[in-house]
Amino acid sequence: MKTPAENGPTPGLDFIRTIVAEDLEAGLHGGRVVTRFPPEPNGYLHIGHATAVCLNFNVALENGGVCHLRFDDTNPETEDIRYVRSITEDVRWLGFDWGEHLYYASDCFEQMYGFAEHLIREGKAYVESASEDEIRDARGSVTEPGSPTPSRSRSVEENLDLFRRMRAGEFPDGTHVLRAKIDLASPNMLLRDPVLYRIRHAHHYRTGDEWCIYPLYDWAHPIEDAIECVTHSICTLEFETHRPLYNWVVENIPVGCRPHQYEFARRNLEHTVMSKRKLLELVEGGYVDSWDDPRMPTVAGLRRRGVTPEAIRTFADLAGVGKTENRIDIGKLEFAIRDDLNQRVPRVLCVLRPLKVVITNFPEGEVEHLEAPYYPRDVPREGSRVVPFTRTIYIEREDFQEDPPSGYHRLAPGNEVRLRYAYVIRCDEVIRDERGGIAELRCTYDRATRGGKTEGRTVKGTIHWVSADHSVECEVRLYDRLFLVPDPEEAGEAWKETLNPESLVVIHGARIEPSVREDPPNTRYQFERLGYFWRDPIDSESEAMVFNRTVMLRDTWVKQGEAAEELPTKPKAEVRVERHAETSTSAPEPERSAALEARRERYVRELGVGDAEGEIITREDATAELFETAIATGATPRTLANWIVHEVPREAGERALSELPFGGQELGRLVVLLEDGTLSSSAGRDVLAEMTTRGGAPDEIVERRGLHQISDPEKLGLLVDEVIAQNAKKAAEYRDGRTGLLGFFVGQVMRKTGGRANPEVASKLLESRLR
RNA sequence: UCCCCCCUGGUGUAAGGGCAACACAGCGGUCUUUGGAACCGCUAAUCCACGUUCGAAUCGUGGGGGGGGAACCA
Repeated sequence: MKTPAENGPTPGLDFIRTIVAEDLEAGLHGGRVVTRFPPEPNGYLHIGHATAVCLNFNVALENGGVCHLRFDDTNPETEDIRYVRSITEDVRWLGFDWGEHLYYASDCFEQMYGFAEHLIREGKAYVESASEDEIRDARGSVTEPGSPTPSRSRSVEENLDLFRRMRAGEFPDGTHVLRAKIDLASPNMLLRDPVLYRIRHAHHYRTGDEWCIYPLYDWAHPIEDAIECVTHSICTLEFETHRPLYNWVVENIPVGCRPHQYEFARRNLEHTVMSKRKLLELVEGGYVDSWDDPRMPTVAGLRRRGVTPEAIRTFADLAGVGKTENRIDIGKLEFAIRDDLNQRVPRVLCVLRPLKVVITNFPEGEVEHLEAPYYPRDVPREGSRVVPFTRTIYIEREDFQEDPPSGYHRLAPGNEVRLRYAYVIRCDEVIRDERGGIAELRCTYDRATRGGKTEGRTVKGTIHWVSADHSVECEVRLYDRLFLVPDPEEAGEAWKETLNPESLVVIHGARIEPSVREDPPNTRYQFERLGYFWRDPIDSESEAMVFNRTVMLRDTWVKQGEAAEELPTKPKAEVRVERHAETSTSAPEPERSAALEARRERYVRELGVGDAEGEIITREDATAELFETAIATGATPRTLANWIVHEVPREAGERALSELPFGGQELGRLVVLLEDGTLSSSAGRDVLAEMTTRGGAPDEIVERRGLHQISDPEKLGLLVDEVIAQNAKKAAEYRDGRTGLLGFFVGQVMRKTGGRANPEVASKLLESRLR
């Protein structure tokens, strides 16, 4: 077991977990963490959903919180009870428990309606009577603001009356909608008076005919979260632009809880598709047999293929969480599956394409019972079964070659090979059929190698086999990746042409050792040298066994062959050569008032402010004012401008300058302290941080926290020696030429002094003493 | 065209001013009654430019590339 130190830095949390940890730290939400998995019951869950399920449940679990399962059933036209059943089953199968927290959006319809009336009374929503097309036209475009429709100016009373009559069913579909009154000129189109309710005289699978108006996602979802007191509402990236609307809703309705939405990039997988539409097309077009076809990336498909929930959860961990578009290597999923199965399933022997072998020196009619362990020595599990050995056996056709390539370890004329758990045999003769094909092999066995023992002799190859008389015929379905290419969507409309014609190869007449007849039907196996398999849960009768291949074994032998055929890959440099050399160096000048332009001129020409900085601080009056007030303190304009542009925004974050609790006076003073050597730039940032959060005068903060810079070479020298002594190994590396470590040492000195050391002096001292 | 988000080895994720890390894949080796597993080693990355800084993958500006957004879908 490695210690964390030997393992290097401990891996950091993903950005979602970081936010949750910070919120907990800050005591938000009363220390509670509540997440939710909110599927719409209009399709089957796939592996992308599965990673989202894992994320939501695990984030809650890791923080002592709970995760709700909530069906987002606000669209009666597409949703169905059978999907809630399959989704429920899938989430449970994945191993997650929502306890009592099973919810339906449709249970909140009454409350949502109430909040809508509240909005109307507040003058924040109105009934729109324009047609769908008219609404769209009036919404404007990305470059032009929208314009109000006549409905927008209706009175509260009229809106209330109309909305109640909408609910009462007085109007046909599409005649009216309820809209939020937000901002028709917003650059975010979603804020241009979004539709909250539409009329649909449709039967809902849960509420029946109780409602004829249904809420839209942007209205329903935040309310559901708020009602359930969800703290962290995790969704996918395409909802990023919805967040301001989400916030608007939770801030404008009278509920006690204030959830926040965070978006992550859905996990995509190589060699498959995930969209509901494409998956449906595969099923309906007969490209696969069903939603639970083992080639489908659906949870049901993976389950039927023999994948374990543990493997899927491991895969989710391996894939991680991020905000980048991604397509995860299918090898990662396969690794997770093998890694799980390797540790837990018994090995058995099965021959896919049998080749008859007669052991000529083994007596006819005799049966030898050999004991074979179920697990290899490196898997800490017990158990064995008996395999019968007879005069006639079958081996894999692939395991014999008349003219083997070099490095081939299996059977060939005159060669020896070990039969797993049995004997070493030698091939003496090849018997042909009429067409010249190989019909049968005549071999002799070495009685002394019983159980496969070969003392004093090396037999490189070991192959699997079954007794001809005792083995059981079975069907084996070899599943492979569904698409030939990693990203089928890249082919556009032709995506189905990239389907892998060999994604399913059915083998009839395979032969498996008899012991499996005694096993429970849901037993998973490794067929030695072939892969992991289990019986198809639907098509497998006890008489006619059907096995699905869950995943192949890693095969470094095949890979060697493939690698040889592989074309040399293009050097990466090629891609990089053609960079846009012609990018203009002068930044385009945004429009600004004549007054601001005059200031920019003066700052840059007369005060020595940098070009870029001068341009930035004259974009807005407030910034220029801050700058002017600050130079009055005697700070050097150039340095001051640098701090305003490069340091202040970092601390300020989302806040505007006017919201900060300090002004030019304080900022100027801070820069003066920096310039006269009182403060190191590192400590200066600390001071600025405090000024930003709490306000206060720089001098006072420096005094109180004792942040005066240490520039005295003697004092620093002592610290430098200490740091070198404490990091002797690194010092040696540095002296060996790893000079990049200088930053590390400076960092150590800075840390030791709480940022008070003069880094320039420290750096010089380090350089000379490390020489 | 306007707004928002993203860009670290082949892939996915860390490091969020101070040692570019982990996993998968790949390559080589040890071991092996599975050409499996395990173990050891190696290869391989911060989109570009300029700036701020003692020090930039990290902060700033600009550019490039990718994704999302104007449903009475979610």
